[in-house]
Amino acid sequence: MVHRKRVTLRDLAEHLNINTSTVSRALSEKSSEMISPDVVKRVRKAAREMGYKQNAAAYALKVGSTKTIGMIIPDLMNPVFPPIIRGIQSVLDQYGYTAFLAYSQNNEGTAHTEVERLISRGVDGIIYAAAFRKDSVVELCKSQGVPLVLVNRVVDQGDVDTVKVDDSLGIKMAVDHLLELGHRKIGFIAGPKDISVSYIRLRAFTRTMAEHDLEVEPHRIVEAHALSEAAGTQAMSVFLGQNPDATAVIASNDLIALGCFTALKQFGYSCPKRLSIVGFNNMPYLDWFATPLTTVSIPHFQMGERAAELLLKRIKSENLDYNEEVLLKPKLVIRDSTAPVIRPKQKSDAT
Amino acid sequence: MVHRKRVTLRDLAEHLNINTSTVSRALSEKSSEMISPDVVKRVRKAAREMGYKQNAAAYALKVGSTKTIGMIIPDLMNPVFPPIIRGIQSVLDQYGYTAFLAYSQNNEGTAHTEVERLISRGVDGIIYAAAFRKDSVVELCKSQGVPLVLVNRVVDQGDVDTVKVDDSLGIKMAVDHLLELGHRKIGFIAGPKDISVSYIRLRAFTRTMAEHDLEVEPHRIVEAHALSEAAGTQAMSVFLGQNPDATAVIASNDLIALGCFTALKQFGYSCPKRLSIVGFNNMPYLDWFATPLTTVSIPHFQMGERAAELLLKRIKSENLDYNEEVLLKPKLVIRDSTAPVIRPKQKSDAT
DNA sequence: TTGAAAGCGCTAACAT
DNA sequence: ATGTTAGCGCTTTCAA
Repeated sequence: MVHRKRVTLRDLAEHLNINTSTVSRALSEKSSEMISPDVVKRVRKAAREMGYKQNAAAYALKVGSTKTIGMIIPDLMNPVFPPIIRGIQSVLDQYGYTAFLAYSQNNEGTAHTEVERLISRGVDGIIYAAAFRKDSVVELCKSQGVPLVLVNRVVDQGDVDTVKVDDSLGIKMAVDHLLELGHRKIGFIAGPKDISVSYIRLRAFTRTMAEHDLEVEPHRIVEAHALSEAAGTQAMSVFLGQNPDATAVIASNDLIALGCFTALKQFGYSCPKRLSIVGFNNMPYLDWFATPLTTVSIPHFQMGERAAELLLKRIKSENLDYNEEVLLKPKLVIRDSTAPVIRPKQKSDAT
Repeated sequence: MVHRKRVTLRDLAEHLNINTSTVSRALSEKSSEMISPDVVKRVRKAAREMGYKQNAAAYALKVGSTKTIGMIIPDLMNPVFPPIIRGIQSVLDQYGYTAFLAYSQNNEGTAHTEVERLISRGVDGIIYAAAFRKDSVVELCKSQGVPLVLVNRVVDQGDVDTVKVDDSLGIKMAVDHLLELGHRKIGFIAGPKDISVSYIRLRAFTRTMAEHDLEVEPHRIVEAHALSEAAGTQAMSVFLGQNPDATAVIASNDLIALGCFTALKQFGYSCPKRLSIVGFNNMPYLDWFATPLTTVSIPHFQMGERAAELLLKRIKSENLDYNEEVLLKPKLVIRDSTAPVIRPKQKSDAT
């Protein structure tokens, strides 16, 4: 009993001996009011029985809205993104919207291509979580008149809606925590500085240190070539080579922090005994780790929700003059990868 | 410079003083052959310059194919699914297909609703990873003539394309491993038995044990109410209460295995000293855990790839008579949660 | 090689 | 309250 053909409005209309427009109106929540209750009932019954499903393509072509949005993230494998996606979808669902998922692979060109595909698909808007500090996607969306919301990462230009976490505050919390534990020789394993979060976090690090009259010498900072575990290992090896005296490092994100552990092990050092490590993001399952990572927790799910809300708002009324920036607060989660500094016995402070 | 209106074929046609059909043909890879090279070049140039993007809705309405498929998984937060999704998308991308992502929440009703939404969206096919042993989604797709491929989980009916891992073999590997380590009093923390994988894995357990002339008494098996950490903890507590003598358990998946650890800790027992634990799935980051979990590894990414290939094949030629079942091989990954059984000193074997 | 025209399924003026 | 009709943007048959 395989229907090869989908049931259309006309099928229903012919079946009921009424006009397609009547059927259309009877089925629509809004305009069913202008149809006699009896007809509405009969139409809906027939629709159910015959298995009618609205043809989204026809609707989109007619009305101009696909009730569809696009999400672009760097990589699904990064555990940060699943909860963000869920957050987005949880509000989308409430409004009958559906989302396409695309990946930038942390590559601006790829992102650009994906946006073009999404636009061709007719998405009503785009949520983008992969902006470089300068990013052509913003231009593209603007020129095509497609509403855009940035989530988690931002661009240098100011005129775009954004939902992000207060990275600077997060880093400040991490630094303060380490300082309280007595650390002074603190390093920073940064992410690529063309990625906005990397840049912001690094700047927050030096600034916070400066506020405590602690100057950060250049060799205390090493830049990983990606926000990944492997890149973290590599960068941390370099760091340890040039910082035998460091007692703590802050990593630009958890994945890099994991890489730091690996490098530490290769050097035969232990954490937190020899060196404390702080991450960023609070990825899932950290509590289970051999050395549970102290990290800055950010409200992923909520970020997704807010981004979706913002986008939907923008889609409804596109001629809002001002852009919004939603700033969410991070939290420090203290686990076992940070400990009080162990001072070498009675070593003079003055060199 | 905000275009509120998208550039259409007609815009191009008018701009170039030719017919829309010529433009359409010039733009299409297939039919551009019948157009003079010169015109093709001019059309494509204009398209690029004016920012023309095909209207997917119009195309879909005309041609009947949206070049779109739907994926339905239980939950994005379960770390098993991201790699499967990536696998699917990696082959979809090559054929210009895009995927919608929907969730069943392990609830058949939800899955059913989502499938209806996807069908309304006009998807050319569906990949479904959430089948209960009996599942109305299969019927629904069949009745609507929508190609369907099941991934990872299966239904009792046989007439549907499926990509799955050889769960029975995986469990057999786990059992054999424990037997080699000297374990005999082995328990099984099953998942809900209306979920296909749970059922299959449990059956494989008792069968493998039987092959070794080991009878599994009923109290050795406890069923968790979900394939989740919390459910695992609960089930394992029950198990430990009624099996003080057990030396090993196999969990229906890794999440349940994690729950087992928690329960074990609550009882003041240690793993693997007092009790060995084996999981299933090899979720990410297990190597980092305090007690790295021995588990059955399955090729998630590859499963996704194969599922997508199968679906695309089915979409191309829907009247294939026979269904395919792709069976992938699992691998046992031995880590630290399993160890040789410690026999109580010189206790007589005979009771 | 190109043009003309129909029509995919739907909604929304505009009639009645 | 319901019917008529046009048209969204595209592909494709048929004609030239």
